[in-house]
Amino acid sequence: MSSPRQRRKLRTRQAVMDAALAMVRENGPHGLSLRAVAKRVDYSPAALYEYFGSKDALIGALCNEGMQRFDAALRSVPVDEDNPQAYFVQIGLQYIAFAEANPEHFRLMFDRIGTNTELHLGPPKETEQDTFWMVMAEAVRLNIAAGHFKVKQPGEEKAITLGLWQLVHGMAILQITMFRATGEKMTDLHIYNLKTLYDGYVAGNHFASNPTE
Amino acid sequence: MSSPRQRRKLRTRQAVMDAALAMVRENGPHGLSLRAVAKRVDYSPAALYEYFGSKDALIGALCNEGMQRFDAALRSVPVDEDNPQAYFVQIGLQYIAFAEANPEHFRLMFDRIGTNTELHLGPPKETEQDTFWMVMAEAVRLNIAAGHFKVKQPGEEKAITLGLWQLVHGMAILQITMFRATGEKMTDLHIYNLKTLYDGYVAGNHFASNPTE
DNA sequence: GTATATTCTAAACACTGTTCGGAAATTGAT
DNA sequence: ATCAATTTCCGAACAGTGTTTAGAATATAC
Repeated sequence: MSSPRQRRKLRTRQAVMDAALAMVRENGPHGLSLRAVAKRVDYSPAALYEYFGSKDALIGALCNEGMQRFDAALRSVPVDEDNPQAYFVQIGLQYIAFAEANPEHFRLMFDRIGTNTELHLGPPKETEQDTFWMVMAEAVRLNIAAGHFKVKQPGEEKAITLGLWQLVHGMAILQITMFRATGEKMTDLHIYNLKTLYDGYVAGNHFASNPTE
Repeated sequence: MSSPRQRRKLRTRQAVMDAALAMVRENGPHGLSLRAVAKRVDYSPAALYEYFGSKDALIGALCNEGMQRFDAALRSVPVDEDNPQAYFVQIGLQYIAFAEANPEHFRLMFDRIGTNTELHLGPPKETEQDTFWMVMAEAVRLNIAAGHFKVKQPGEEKAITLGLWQLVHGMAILQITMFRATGEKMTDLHIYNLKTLYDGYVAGNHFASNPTE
């Protein structure tokens, strides 16, 4: 199996996805029209249904594509076992950089507009390797192993990873939705707040302490 | 001016907005149909154009409504000048609580799907009082005044406020998009990470320092 | 009571995603 | 090379969308 026919199918399938993504980039997620995509790749609207069962399925495919590239982007930053603090920061910066470089993919992935397809992303699936979550968890684990983070309870490692995720995700989203027009250089600020959160983990108070003090 | 006619107009206008919001809550942002909204309030589709210039304008009105309630929600937490740390955390929790309680409003406000109307939100407008940003800035300022945060450079106050915003926004968004199904209690984790970031600011290194160390 | 401004409707227009019947085109086997 | 079977594609149609327009109904003001 897997020959001339299937290769052509896979290629035009990719062409459809590329056209769709370009259309999202130009006209926003709202302006993604199957008919326009069809015209772009010289097909009849009905022909697309040979490659994607529905518009939502097409969007879902774009989400998965974005997710793969996202995971790869995070995996691409070299693990620096000798400097876990720098690795911690670099992972965060890479998260934000991907969002800035691929805002359409990023928003489709996390917004889930119109897609009811069961996206399997997020932290729960700890069995899956090489996901962006595992990369962040590794960054945390390195700092624990190096003695920089002193965890006292079993759940704390996951809590720290979650905190890192929440901060960089907020940075990424605000970056592409609010600060895109303003050409301000935000990287220094991101580094500042990433390091600050890092220092908080180094201090290491507060886990499972009483709320108001 | 401002009497029987205008009051009726304002009231049905609100009815339209309520119906629209309910429809977003039930069918998602994608499932907001003007015709369905019209049917819901016993009007013809064309009649809605007497109250909103377009669908985007209706969504924009919902955004503004959400923004007002959001600002009010943050302003409603009593400022605790004697315990700026608790205030810092409470503001963050309130931010998340609003997002969880009003996910439709929250997502419309920050997602901007389909709305090209110039939403005036975000931090830049520091002239405007009583916005959610000013509330967060006040929480930071109190900690500076109390001597908990030791700022060394003028821009640092804004950087801290931004960091708080990024963290709680990430928490809020991930909460309503990822952890809604899972009925896990996340509040303790939110408190933990908020306090951790807080400690980082107390430590107060890193501002305008060289990136990798 | 009549003129005026406001509010509402029905009908139409140009779109959208999707389905269906059938026509091309490609494949595999004789 | 011929023929049957599968895969691929298209035109047409259906139900739905936001929006516009002409005109009817209604409420206001004099």
